[in-house]
Parts: sequence; C-alpha cells; structure tokens
Amino acid sequence: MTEAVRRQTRQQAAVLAALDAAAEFVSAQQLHSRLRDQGASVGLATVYRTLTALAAQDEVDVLRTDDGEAVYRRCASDEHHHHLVCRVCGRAVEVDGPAVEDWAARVSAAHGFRDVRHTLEIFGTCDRC
Amino acid sequence: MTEAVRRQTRQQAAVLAALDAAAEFVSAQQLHSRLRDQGASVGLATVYRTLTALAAQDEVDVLRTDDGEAVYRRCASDEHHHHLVCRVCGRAVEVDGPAVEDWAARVSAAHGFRDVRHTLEIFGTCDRC
DNA sequence: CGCCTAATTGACAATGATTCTCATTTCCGT
DNA sequence: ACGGAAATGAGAATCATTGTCAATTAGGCG
Ligand SMILES: [Mn+2]
Ligand SMILES: [Mn+2]
Ligand SMILES: [Zn+2]
Ligand SMILES: [Zn+2]
Repeated sequence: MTEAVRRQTRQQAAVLAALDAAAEFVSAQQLHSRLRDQGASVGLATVYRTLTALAAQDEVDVLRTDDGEAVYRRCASDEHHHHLVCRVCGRAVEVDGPAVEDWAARVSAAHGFRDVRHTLEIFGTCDRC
Repeated sequence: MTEAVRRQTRQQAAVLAALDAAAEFVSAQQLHSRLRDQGASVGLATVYRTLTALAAQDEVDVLRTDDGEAVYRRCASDEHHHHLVCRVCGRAVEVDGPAVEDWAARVSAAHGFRDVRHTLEIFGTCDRC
C-alpha cells in the first residue's frame, strides 16, 4: 500500500482551523456553514473529503449522533481515548480507562474475535447545563 | 403522558418473527426484503415504525454500522449488555462487563455529568470468518 | 355477530446527509 | 515558467429514513 501524497491547500487548512476552534463535536454541514459565515468558503464536498481523510489518519475523532449523523472533533490527546459528551451543549471531555481496554481485549480473545476495534461513548448532561 | 394503546397486527408479528429468526444485526431494509421473500410482505414504512417502537420499549437493541445505518437485533438477554459484532458475517455475541459499568458511572460522576447513558460495541472478525 | 372509530397500514413523495461526476483550478517538483 | 497529478466545487445522484394521507383493520360495545 503506497503512501498517500497530500498537498497543502488553503481549504484543508481552513477545515482544520475550524475544527480547532470548536470545543464540541460538529458535523460536516455545520463546519461548512461556519466556514461560509467566516468568509473562508470551502465546498461542501471538500469539507466531507477533508474530514474523511483526517479521520482515516486518526487526526480527528468521529462518532455518530443518535440520528446517525457523523460528527467530528479534534482532540487534545492523540492517544486512544473515549468521550463524555453533553447532549445539551455538545461539550466533550476526553477520558480513558485502562480497565475498559483490558476488558475489551479479554472478552474479544475469549470469543475468538480478531482485528477488534471498539467504540465507547458516554452521553449525559454536563454540570454547566 | 397517556399510555400507548397497541394493537395486535399480523405485520408487527411478522417483523418480530423475522427478528427472532435472525442471529445477526439486520437493517430495516434487510428485514423488509426478507419478509417480502418469505411471502409475509409488510410495507417498508411499517417495518421502520415497528422497529422504532420496539427499540423505544427496549425490546430490540439498535446500533449503527460504520456507515451510519441503523441495525437491529432481538437479544436473548433483556438486561443491559453490549455486543461483540463480526464485521464479516454480522454475528453478534452478547457480553457484559460490570467493570465497565462501574468505570462509566465513576468517570461520569467525576465530571458532574447527569442522566448518563453509554454505548459500547466491539467490532471484529469472528472465528468462523 | 355487525358497527363504529381510532389505530394501523402502505404506496409514494419528500427530506437530508453523504457520495459521485467531471470540468476547472491549483500545487509542486523539475 | 511548465506539465501533470492532485484537489476543488457545483450540481447531480444515491440511499436510508421520515412524512403524507387515503384505505384498511383491530377490537370494544351494543
Ligand atoms: Mn477504548
Ligand atoms: Mn454498559
Ligand atoms: Zn453541557
Ligand atoms: Zn463472522
């Protein structure tokens, strides 16, 4: 598998900047309109493509809202971790749990599952809401 | 809030039966075509409505595939639990982890989150695949 | 039993997120 | 500057899911 050759474009930089400016998980559509509002207009397809590429490189985290929409966030930690997400304001707290990782590995092995990956998110109402 | 008055219809019975016959997580569309194949044809909208209702009553579990599609499963356990899902054949194993539940409760409380709920699924390749 | 009526159904349209197309523009190594 | 590959974007296409609404049906009541 050959390495992806990636160019430096103002559009991708703008998407990254917009992501960095957001504390919450945001959708591609939201990012697109925020970019449009602040003048740095970027095509919707490009926003989708950039987010997909960033997610593939683990530069951003992705999760699905209850209605299946994909939302993205640039996390402070680049290690594997999970989130505490406020379902009112969208604020996210990064958390990790070694005990959970162990448990997942153990139960996967016990049932003969290979190439495992897991998703774990906690949704609730944060103390500011 | 008034209690929902629910009638007994062949359509809903058929959806439930089709769910019981499936060992894997299936989408509304899949159930719809399976029902059609086996003769017990049920309208697509009705399949969606029935699945939504069943999920609301916790009669079925729902999760989202990587591409955001909702898939449903009638689980043996009616207790809170999680799944080991084969991303090749779709087979699911029900698992639970008290340690995980404790961790989720602890980390939620530590950050002042209320009314918390969590999602946790493990995806991998099962030993038969 | 038949009746009545509200719940349910289903064909079809509408919605909305995501992906595809493809002509045009933009990097970037030479 | 040049050339070609990569990236972009406007719009069309896809596709799961939801809404509409007229026709059907479950089930309580007389
Ligand atoms: Mn983990
Ligand atoms: Mn749990
Ligand atoms: Zn909040
Ligand atoms: Zn399998």
